[in-house]
Amino acid sequence: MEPKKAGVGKRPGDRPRRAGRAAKSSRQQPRATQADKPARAKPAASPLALGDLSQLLGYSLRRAQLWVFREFGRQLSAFDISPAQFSVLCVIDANPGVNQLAIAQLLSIERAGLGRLVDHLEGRGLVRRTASAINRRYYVLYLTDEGTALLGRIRPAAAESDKRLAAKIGPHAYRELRRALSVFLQET
Amino acid sequence: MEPKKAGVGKRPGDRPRRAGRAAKSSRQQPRATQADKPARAKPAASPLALGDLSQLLGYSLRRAQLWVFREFGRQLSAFDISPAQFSVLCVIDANPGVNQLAIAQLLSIERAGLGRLVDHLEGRGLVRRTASAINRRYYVLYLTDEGTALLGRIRPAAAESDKRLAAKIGPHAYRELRRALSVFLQET
DNA sequence: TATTGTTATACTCTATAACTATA
DNA sequence: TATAGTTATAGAGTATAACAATA
Repeated sequence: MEPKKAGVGKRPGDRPRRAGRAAKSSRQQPRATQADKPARAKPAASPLALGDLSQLLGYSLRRAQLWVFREFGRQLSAFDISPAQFSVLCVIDANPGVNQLAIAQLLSIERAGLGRLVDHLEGRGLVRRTASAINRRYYVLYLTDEGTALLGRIRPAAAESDKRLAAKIGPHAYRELRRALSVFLQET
Repeated sequence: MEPKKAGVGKRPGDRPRRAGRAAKSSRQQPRATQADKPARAKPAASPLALGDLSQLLGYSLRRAQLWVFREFGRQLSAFDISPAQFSVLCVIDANPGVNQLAIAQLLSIERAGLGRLVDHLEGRGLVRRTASAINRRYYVLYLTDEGTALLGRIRPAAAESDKRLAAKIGPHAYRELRRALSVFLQET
């Protein structure tokens, strides 16, 4: 939060650049010998091209997901909750008494990280952790009344976020997208 | 890489849990008073439900993107390159002489992070950084011959990754997806 | 004064390994 | 021996602020 001291700043100027700070890769070519080619340098003031990326569906997916998370995060910020925390609340709500490992597997996240996440939710009084009477290795998770109430207030925000996505890409594309991506919901 | 010492391990058992290590949230309720409800605890051996998440397109998008990145990362691991590094190589290839700020804006990543990323690519001899003769604040970036060659070898791997996505969701859904997501390519 | 690129810093995720208690 | 949960740790990625050089 409080920056102590700042960098010293370097610029493209005359002095040669060092390699990356990690120096995990060697640098072979001496810099000066080939620094004399900017004659054909076009400063790219014209619209930039994405190159192969524009043909790669994975890249479109990534951009779309970033947009959605930014939008959704904006909605969630009023509740001081992250998308990941929201997803865990949803799963506990839909499966009262679920244990942590089952959540981790369903959401494809790591046990270790999930433990800390649930720590946080429990600390905020949204989730109740109970030792299972049947198998004492398990925690058994429930939403508290406060957790249920919060989820109820978040639900409209989540729906609103989805609506903005639909507005951005159009209702037809939205329906197609939902159908095309449904595969990723019903498996590991 | 080398773990010094490991955790001490805790279990759901009898002793009360502490709050999260950060303790940024208080814990109000005493644990023992409400630990007596596991009578109706169903250990959730039945298939779990995603709850609201299954209706949230943003979640499907996230899962799809994770799948694609895992797949693509597997392809790229042979070249010791990350998806982010690959995207920068693509942009430099498509726009020789581009500067770093333009790349950062096009890909929606931060200048600071991009600097280190380019450091790494330059250290590996894939990218050449030249001070612009026109505006000495600029770096002017080109692929080296080695960078061009590497990109040429990666291209089929990227195409293969896309093909696997098409195989997973089906060719029709693939085409719909491409159309539905094209919006996210042509803007900031 | 604004812009490009840098460094430093902090925070969040993620991934892995080791450990305890339980089964 | 295997499993649920934990801790410690390291590595990425991200975000921000301050700085030098240049415009």
